[in-house]
Amino acid sequence: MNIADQTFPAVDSANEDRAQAIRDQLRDAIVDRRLAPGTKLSEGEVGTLFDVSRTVARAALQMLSFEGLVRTERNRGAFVANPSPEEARQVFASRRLIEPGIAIAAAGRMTPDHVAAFKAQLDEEGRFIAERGPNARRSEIKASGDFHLLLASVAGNAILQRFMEELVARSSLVIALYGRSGVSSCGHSEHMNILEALENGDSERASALMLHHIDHIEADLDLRVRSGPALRQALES
Amino acid sequence: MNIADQTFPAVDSANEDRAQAIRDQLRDAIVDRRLAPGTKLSEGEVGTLFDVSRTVARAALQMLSFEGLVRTERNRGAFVANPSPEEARQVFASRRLIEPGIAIAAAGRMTPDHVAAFKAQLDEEGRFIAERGPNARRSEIKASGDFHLLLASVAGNAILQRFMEELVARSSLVIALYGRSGVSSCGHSEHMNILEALENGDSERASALMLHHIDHIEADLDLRVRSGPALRQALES
DNA sequence: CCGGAAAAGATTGCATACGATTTTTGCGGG
DNA sequence: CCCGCAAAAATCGTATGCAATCTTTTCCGG
Repeated sequence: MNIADQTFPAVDSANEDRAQAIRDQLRDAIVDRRLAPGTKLSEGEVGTLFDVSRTVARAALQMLSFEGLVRTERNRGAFVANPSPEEARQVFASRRLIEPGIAIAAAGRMTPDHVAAFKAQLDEEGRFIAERGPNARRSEIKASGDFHLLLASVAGNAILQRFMEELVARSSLVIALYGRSGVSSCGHSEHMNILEALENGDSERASALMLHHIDHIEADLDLRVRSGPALRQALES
Repeated sequence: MNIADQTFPAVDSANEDRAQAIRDQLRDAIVDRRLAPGTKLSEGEVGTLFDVSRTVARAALQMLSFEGLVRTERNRGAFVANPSPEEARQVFASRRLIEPGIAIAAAGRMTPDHVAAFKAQLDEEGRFIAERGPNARRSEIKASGDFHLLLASVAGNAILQRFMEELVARSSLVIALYGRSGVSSCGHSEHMNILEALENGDSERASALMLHHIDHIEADLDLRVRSGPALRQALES
């Protein structure tokens, strides 16, 4: 896949930081798998696509590199990350450590507004699952991640929220790479159960459900090493 | 305090990324409190000091901004972060969530080499506590952070290790800002107890000790809002 | 026909230049 | 003496240029 095959909507909020807007667009494209892992993101190409100079494109790529979504090699360029099974395991180990605590914190801060936001989120999630087609599957992964991000925002800790943004993005990449099948419908019902626990203020239950949920997501991955990872990588880069 | 009052050692590893080297130097200076919170770090000044162009200095500042050690305002510049009490609480809440789990992971992976490294680390820590003077106190805070970083590296999860690097750096800043007195000597003995639990493979005990340790560190802070925070900031910036 | 070295091309690393925005300075009026 | 406003200085945001490095192509000897 070539980056030039895609068109990106124009950056609207010109007043704000343009590099950040480009970062967001690229991140969406990466977690949506519109940009395949290993795809080269050259500064010039990104700059041309978004109609900015290489300086700005470079800043956006640097941000993505911090988040682990892009891997940069000196004098070679930036590539969409291609997480190894080991990296994938570390991503989920981190989530197992952090998200149950986030669920506990969120359970103590739920307001009716939050509940409504969760309901809307879960509705959208259900709609994408009902749909069929490749686009729906991408939206499904994204919506599933958004549930976890919403939870992190309710928890009220900006630092943990940022950590979760990184972890969810990397998880989406991992799921797109190693995911097997439709765990997502199962995930949807788990999300609903978690919300129910949150509504009841049952932090213990929410935490336990979250832990199982993460386990289920990871259990659906096929993290066996591919036959020829070096070969495969050599071919696509 | 003016950044120009300080001299930085020349960047030695010229082969490696220069921006990263500058980032490291600045981070050390910030957590050591050689650069006071609120200090302006203009791109030009940083570039001149390290003998690089603004482009490179800007990249270094961008990295620090991601780590939360520097706050940048559009068209105004970069400033050493001045964490609010609320931010300080979030830093420690994050650590309470993450570090006990890291201790558990580390307990299962301790090798004799690791034990030796911890012993050396604790020796150095003790030496700084014995010394007196303002420099020793800075080194003490830094050494105390290094213990936690060593633990994170033993745990074997690169993602969590990076999170901890950020949290420890921000903690050092918070302690320098809001710390009251010599909790550190107390912290030293707690570090030794944690190491003992790690050596015995007693992950439960290590985890519990770590949680209490973090509580003690935070308990030593004076997080009441200062009388005139706006005024104070106005004066020093 | 194949392997390897050299040249051509592409891409990054970095410095510098210029317009835009903010902050400071200087001055005149109240 | 203080306040408001305009000009000057400082600083940032961004584009562009050049050298260094990497990749690809080409060409030649075996």
